[in-house]
Amino acid sequence: MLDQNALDELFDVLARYVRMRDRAAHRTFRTPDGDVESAAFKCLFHLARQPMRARELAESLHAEPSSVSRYVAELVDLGFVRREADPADGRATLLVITDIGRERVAAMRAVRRHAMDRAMTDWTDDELRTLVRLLGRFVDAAEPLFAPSGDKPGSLEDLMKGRA
Amino acid sequence: MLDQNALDELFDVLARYVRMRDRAAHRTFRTPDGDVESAAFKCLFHLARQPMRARELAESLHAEPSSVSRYVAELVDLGFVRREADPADGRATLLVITDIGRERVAAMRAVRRHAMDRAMTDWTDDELRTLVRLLGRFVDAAEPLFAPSGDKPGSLEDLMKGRA
DNA sequence: GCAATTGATTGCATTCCGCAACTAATTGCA
DNA sequence: TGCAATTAGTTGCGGAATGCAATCAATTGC
Repeated sequence: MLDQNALDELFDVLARYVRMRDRAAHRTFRTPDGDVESAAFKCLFHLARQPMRARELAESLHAEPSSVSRYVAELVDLGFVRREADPADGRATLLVITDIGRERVAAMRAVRRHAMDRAMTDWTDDELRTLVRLLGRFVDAAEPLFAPSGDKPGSLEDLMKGRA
Repeated sequence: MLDQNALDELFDVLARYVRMRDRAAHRTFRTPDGDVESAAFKCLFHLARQPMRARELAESLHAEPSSVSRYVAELVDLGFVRREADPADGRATLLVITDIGRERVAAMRAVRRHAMDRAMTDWTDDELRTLVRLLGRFVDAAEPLFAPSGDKPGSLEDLMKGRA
């Protein structure tokens, strides 16, 4: 049995992060004077890793294909993503990030790196890597719990509904 | 200069968490068959710590007073929160969590504890506490960056807009 | 005692997004 | 070969969340 208070705290601090991030998104990404980041930009980080089809992208985003369809339309309009025929399946299209899409990802990362690097002057690389490793493990563990329950018992959804 | 790749990874894994959590919220907390958790429930965790006024609650949530006003109205309707006169200021009302509000918080925590405890069987308390500590430090460091920039330079917002 | 301040609420508009219905292309099998 | 079943993707629709601006109400400070 894990330290239950620590678990509570973990969710509290995660909630704190989520909230402040959402808030920043609503402020920052709203005011348009050129190019502002909508929700669609999430896709770029995934597509920067490798080209994929819309459905795969939806899965890796934990999103509905319909949402992804809208994201992609926007990113294609902006020139950040290009549609290519999928040689393996005529129905499908491969989504490929363009050069300026890749530049945009790099720019977004640079902003974050720059800001965080200055805000985390008291951190060692070791601490940072430990955080990444542990948080990664946590998210991996939590992922199935948050997934649509289907038949599998034990999801948060089940627990919420008193089924388990 | 911190490990830049680790920073990128950190944001990636955070994005992963945010996304899966949002998705679960959109699914789970929607279908109503009695009591479903809307966004208003965030407040309960804060009010469980101590009574406060709406404006304070807004600040601790990083939210607009208008949103909080709506949250509170809902929670009062549900009987989870009670409005009390603030002895210090006649205009203000103190928001106080009720007994059933507190029960509800406990129930929500129990669900999470139960699910996570089973999903994290390979964790030691030490690892968990380290995660909580490091993530807490990270969020503390990130908080000012995500805040409305006002005049202070160096916020993410400024960086986004090319001002810094 | 009245203007300025402050706490809170409401109206409005926008974004996000899931679900369901639909189109188009492909595949599988009789 | 041809048609039903499958699969990729898109669009329509509605609901939830929430920021901003305007407003109301009570208080405080000359």
